[in-house]
Amino acid sequence: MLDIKLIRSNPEKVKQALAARRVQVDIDALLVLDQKRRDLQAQVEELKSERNTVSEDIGRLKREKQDASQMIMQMKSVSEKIKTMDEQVRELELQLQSVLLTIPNLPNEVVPIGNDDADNKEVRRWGEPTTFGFEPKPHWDLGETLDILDFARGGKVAGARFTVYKGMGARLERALINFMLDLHTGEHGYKEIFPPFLVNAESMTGTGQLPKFEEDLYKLREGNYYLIPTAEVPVTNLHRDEILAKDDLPIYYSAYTACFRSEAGAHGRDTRGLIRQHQFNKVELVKFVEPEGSYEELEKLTHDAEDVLKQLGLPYRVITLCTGDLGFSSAKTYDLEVWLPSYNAYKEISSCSNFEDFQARRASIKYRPDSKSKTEYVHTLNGSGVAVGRTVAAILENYQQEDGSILIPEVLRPYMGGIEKIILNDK
RNA sequence: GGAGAGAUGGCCGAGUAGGUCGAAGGCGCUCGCCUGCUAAGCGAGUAAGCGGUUUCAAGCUGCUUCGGGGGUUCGAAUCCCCCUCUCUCCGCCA
Repeated sequence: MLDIKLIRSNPEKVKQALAARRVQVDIDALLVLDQKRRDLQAQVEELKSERNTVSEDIGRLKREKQDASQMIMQMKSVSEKIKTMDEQVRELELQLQSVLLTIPNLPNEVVPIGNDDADNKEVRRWGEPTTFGFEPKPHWDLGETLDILDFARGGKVAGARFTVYKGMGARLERALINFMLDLHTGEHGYKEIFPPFLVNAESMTGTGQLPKFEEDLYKLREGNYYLIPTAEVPVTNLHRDEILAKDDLPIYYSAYTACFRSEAGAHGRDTRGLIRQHQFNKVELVKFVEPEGSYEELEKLTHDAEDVLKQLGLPYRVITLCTGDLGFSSAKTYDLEVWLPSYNAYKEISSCSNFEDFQARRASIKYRPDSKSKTEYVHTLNGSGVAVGRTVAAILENYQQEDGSILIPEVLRPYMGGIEKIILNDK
């Protein structure tokens, strides 16, 4: 959420930043609403002030056994007036709030201006696209041939965009989760979190999924619960409505969760294989930091995610998203894209963002910079560290051998019972 | 699912025959004093949100907030209703 005070004091800057994002927001109408609300609030508060002082007088008179009926009569009508005005103020506040909640974050000024993903800028590459001395196969073929991925039965048991992992396929998925968590907790300083996979509407609002993107979410019929689309939601909301101690910062969390996405609007895209599923696994990185260092923290977080791909020996590149491609809550985002031979292209496998105080303001996550000063919003960041299903796809495709077997990256072998490759008939 | 108890400031914890309670006391924290240093001791300060004033901040000031929502009342932490969560006991269950 944007600070209404910022919009008030600097409307032109806000308009420009939102225009760079290619979104339409009627800032002037918002300001009119804000002015109305403040005027009315000032009026009610004056009446309330009067009521407070007179009520005190009434109390005093009563204690002195004097007559106060005159004053009581008078205050009765004042109270009625207050009641109706309070309702009007609340109505205006709700209107204001509902608009504010649908305005995206302002891009940081370093973010390249652009319309869509074609305008994203490559930052760096690591490794070279894998070359083969034979015709490489896509992971969906490899997975089926090796009998480690079963798309047909995923479709039968659940539906389109669900996959069953079997044998060493299931083992590989589990190995990756453990490898990633061990790396982030053991070497990068994150604390492991295992959160609920279902959250309430307040949490979804706190990180920005609601109210605007409800159609992307699965909602349960009972009990106001949503399936999480990413661990970002439960983990960031861990500290919703809290004032953190300065000494607690920075906080680094890493969490494995399943993620659930309706993929509304993605019909026909990435229909084959593991790339776009309704349910997938992800290890997420979440940070709560002081505002001053948050962009350094974004660099570090991105490198922590990159480290996963480096250790797995998967070629990738880092791009910075342009203003038009930026996610709703983000001020700046790096995407990590892994080389996928079947796409003959780099494909997103991680997204690392600095939300600055956008989520913190929505979720009310604060800290006290020093013991004497007022509370301030923290900055929140997160990134995939990394998407597990897409990593499986990348390993299958980049590590495939001519005989159809899959070489296992060395760092993963301890997690795979010591085996070096996945071959057919593995149990 | 049934029965009962509870939810107060950064933390702990008083406060319910409605008024002087934004709230005793303690811990923690900050500043000062004391001290060779540390500890102890002494004194003072220390909630948040939204407005107004102010170039900004500080300061001053108004309003709101004692789990959330609604009601009664001139006036509610205190009374009434609904909801959520936590704890205890019973039942069921991975």
